[in-house]
Amino acid sequence: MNAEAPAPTWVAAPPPASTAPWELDLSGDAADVAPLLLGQTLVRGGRAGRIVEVEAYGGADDPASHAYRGRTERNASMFGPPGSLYVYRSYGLHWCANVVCGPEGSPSAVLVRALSPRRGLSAMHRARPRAVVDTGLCSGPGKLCQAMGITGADDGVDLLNPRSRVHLEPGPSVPACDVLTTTRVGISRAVERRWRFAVAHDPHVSRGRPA
DNA sequence: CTTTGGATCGTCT
DNA sequence: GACGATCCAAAGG
Repeated sequence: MNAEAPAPTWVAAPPPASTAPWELDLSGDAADVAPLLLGQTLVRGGRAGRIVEVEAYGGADDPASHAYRGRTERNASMFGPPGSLYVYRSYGLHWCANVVCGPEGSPSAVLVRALSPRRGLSAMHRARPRAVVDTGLCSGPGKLCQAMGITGADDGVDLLNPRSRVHLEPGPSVPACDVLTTTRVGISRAVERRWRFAVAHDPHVSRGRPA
């Protein structure tokens, strides 16, 4: 649909029947892990999209993080093992999805902010009647959850297990020269940290101030 | 094009 | 009792 990529570089190697994680190390700091998630595919049932925009959130060191003031009922899954899904409700009506990272017990996560829709486009459009064009389907954290059908019921699932209702699928990593680094959106503290990462020129990236 | 305000309610102070 | 890790429509230039 656009001058995207020179074709997938990863050989299709469907994970064995058992739980067979791949070699994506999510145990590092959120700011280091975040750009690595660009290019991976988020899957839920027949719907799937390539991650094109993310934001890193730390723990006690990050005033903008839900985990800044410690563990609560809401952020409990942020304290789980890397690769867990953390879903929370935003502004009382939207759902937002995160990939938990860092070693288990130390809360940090990467908010998935935008997807390039790949499979199940018709189902996404059905779930998001407001979106007239494909670029409006998953161009925002709340939008992509609505399009994918991700809700609080999915909180805590293991994204690295291909049998999970919601999971990650290996994709080609995005070369550093194609990664745009900026400040996070919608927060009021630690505004200066450039912890937002996006695939340059991708039309599915959400709207947000540059910097 | 940019800016503004309403919706809406769980979570934490 | 206040405030959001947002989205959308409507109004203004």
